[in-house]
Amino acid sequence: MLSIEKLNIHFNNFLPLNDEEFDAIASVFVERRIRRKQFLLQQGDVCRHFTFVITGCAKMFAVDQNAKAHNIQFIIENEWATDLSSFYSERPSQLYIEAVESMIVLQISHDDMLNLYTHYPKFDRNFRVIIEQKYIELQDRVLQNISATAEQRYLFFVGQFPHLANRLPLSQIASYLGITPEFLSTIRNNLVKK
Amino acid sequence: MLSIEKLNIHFNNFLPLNDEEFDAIASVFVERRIRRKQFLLQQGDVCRHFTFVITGCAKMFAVDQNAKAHNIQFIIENEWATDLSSFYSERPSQLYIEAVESMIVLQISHDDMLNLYTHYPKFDRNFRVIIEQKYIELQDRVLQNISATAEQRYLFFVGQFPHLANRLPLSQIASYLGITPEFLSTIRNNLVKK
DNA sequence: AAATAACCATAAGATATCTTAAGTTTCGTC
DNA sequence: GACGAAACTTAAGATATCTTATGGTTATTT
Repeated sequence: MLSIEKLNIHFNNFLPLNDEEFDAIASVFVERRIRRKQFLLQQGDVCRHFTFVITGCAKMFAVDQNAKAHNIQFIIENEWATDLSSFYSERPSQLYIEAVESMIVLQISHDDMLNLYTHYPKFDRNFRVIIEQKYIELQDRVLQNISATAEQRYLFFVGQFPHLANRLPLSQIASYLGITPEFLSTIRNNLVKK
Repeated sequence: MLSIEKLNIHFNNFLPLNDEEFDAIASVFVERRIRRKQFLLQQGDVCRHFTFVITGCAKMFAVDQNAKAHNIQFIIENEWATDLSSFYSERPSQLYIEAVESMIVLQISHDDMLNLYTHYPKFDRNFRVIIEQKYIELQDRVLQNISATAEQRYLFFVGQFPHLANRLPLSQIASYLGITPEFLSTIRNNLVKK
């Protein structure tokens, strides 16, 4: 299936696009192949694209003063990979987005995106709903972080993203959970014993 | 100033409303006064309103199996208080929203909100931008939670919300940070000594 | 297939944070 | 202004999590 058709199917979850709107996205989204360890965004660069993932997986992360990386989120098929803050402000990003598996993505430039919003109000609607759903997920993650133990957070992660739990190295999951890989290892060991 | 005018000014931060759109909100938003400790939403109830805060402050929190409350966010003047998940799904909420100071708010019902979206696309746009900004803030908070110590998170909170840090009891801030009030007390004590 | 690098497990000692408890201060209500 | 309730502080012992180190396993590259 063509990538642009997969994007169209994605929008069917919200307000489906008509022919004109489909043509509009078909003419501005560009397909790119990204190899493992390649960056979609690096700290200091302005995030100039909205990226839709067709296949593969990326991680978004920040690096602290001690050069330690912290995974903010994983982005997989049918999800959007963008640093909203940098994208809209057009200022340098504080974040990295890196492929943890080889990927096929569709990208739209900043200007084309604003044009879409202006000419086809449906995109305001669809992206409003998309980000509302992401907001709910993120709020749930915050609740976990302030209320649950590392073991509970790990179990929650595995329950929520069973596919991801297998595809990713443990160290990446540990970074996402906010714990050390060694501690995640002991947690898993304890779970087996139970 | 009339509450509805404050809401109109709020929208001026995004795409300002025209007369027709202003009349539309003026006819559907209802003002309510909420006393301290009164609930805007309780677990088990469906969240039936989108609430805009004119004055005062509320906390959104969840209660865990041990009956311990965890503050997910504070909501102050010019912010929106809603459980998006319950509001759109029309299913019982898992959350509470409670006034920590007496409040004046404007509320719009679920059906009126959907009508607004349908008849005036500008609201899709404006609420898309509003929630995108909230998403960025929340993502930053997640990064803090997975990468920073409790002391760093406290200092960040005070820097980000200096007004809130004074208005709220420490126990409420501790709950927001995901630590015990006793530990926050020692943290503050250590900071003074430094 | 060998060589190298990445990943995972385990454990000991260190640090951050929690729990419990008691005492003090501040706030809200009468 | 007095009283009871809520909020804050302090401290000791308990628990969760981190750091460092080491060895073994699995994946990637040559």
